Amino acid sequence: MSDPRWLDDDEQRAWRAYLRMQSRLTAELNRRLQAASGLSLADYEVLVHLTDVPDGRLRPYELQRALEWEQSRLSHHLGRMQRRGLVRREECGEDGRGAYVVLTGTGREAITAAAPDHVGAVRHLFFDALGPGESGVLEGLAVRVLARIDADG
Amino acid sequence: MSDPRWLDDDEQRAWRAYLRMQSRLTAELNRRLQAASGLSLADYEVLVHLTDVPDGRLRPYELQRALEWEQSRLSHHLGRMQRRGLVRREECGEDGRGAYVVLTGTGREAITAAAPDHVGAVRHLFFDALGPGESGVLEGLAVRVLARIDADG
DNA sequence: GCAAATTAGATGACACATCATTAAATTCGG
DNA sequence: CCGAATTTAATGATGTGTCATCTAATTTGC
Repeated sequence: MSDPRWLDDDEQRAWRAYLRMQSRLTAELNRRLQAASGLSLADYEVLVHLTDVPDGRLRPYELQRALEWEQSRLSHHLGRMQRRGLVRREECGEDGRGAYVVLTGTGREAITAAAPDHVGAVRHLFFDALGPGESGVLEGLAVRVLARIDADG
Repeated sequence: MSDPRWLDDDEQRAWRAYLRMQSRLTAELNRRLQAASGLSLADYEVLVHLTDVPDGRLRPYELQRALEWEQSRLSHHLGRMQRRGLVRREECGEDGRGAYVVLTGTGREAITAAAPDHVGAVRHLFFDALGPGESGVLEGLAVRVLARIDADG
């Protein structure tokens, strides 16, 4: 029998299809968001987390945990978003090392304007393609894969 | 009733889980591949397509269509891979504008050495987490999403 | 209370992706 | 044929992600 390490034809096709979907869907969502609002998907995720919280104010390390980003990626990205006026940095009284990232009015307007179309695109391109119960299957699958990565990585 | 443009709780959870799985799985596979072989996922995909073809020789535009990459991304990436000795460029007799990308011995050795572990990781982290029939569901889902992007983008 | 370890965050260098532009060869319409 | 449109490919500028490193403040152990 064949080496169990390799993928059979069904798995091969599923994996290829998944990879193609992933890259094309991400690219398409990013393209639309960018065109409609000038925000990237990365900007969007940062802004979502800031709007989820009272005062739109978070410590960078909290944002980092929430986003599961590299610390340095976040730091660079916040710098760029700050230059564009989407967020602002403030000193942190309680912890002299630390800082706060604060949503600006511009940032809040940008995400507020961008969100409906973006969510609409997610629905239109993704969820409208799913059959009944498939979103549950997908979630379960994702959760189990994440558990394996955590257990094993 | 609620605005059909927004996602309900199940969809919200599924989408978040999918995004997390996607980024973590890609990062983990890339990390392992890089550590084991010095290849990135991008290198790997290029090399896979070159090994799939007799002589390991393709026109850049063929590679581009197969990978669904931006033309300029491919061109830059091939330049870097060439500097590392994984591929080499040759002139194209039939078409004076064109070129060939050719797999080098080094490139073939690199992908040959890398493939078993990489496929093993895909199996271990991803397919081993799937229940029976789920790979079929996933493929169908991906194909339908791709169709929507094509129809609509 | 102080030295060592840890934590928060920024930064510079470098790999990578995208956009706009360019150049050259080929194809197409008349 | 011959000029216009298209195709193939490379390139430079710029935005983004990662790695290694650095600073400064806080916490921990004694």
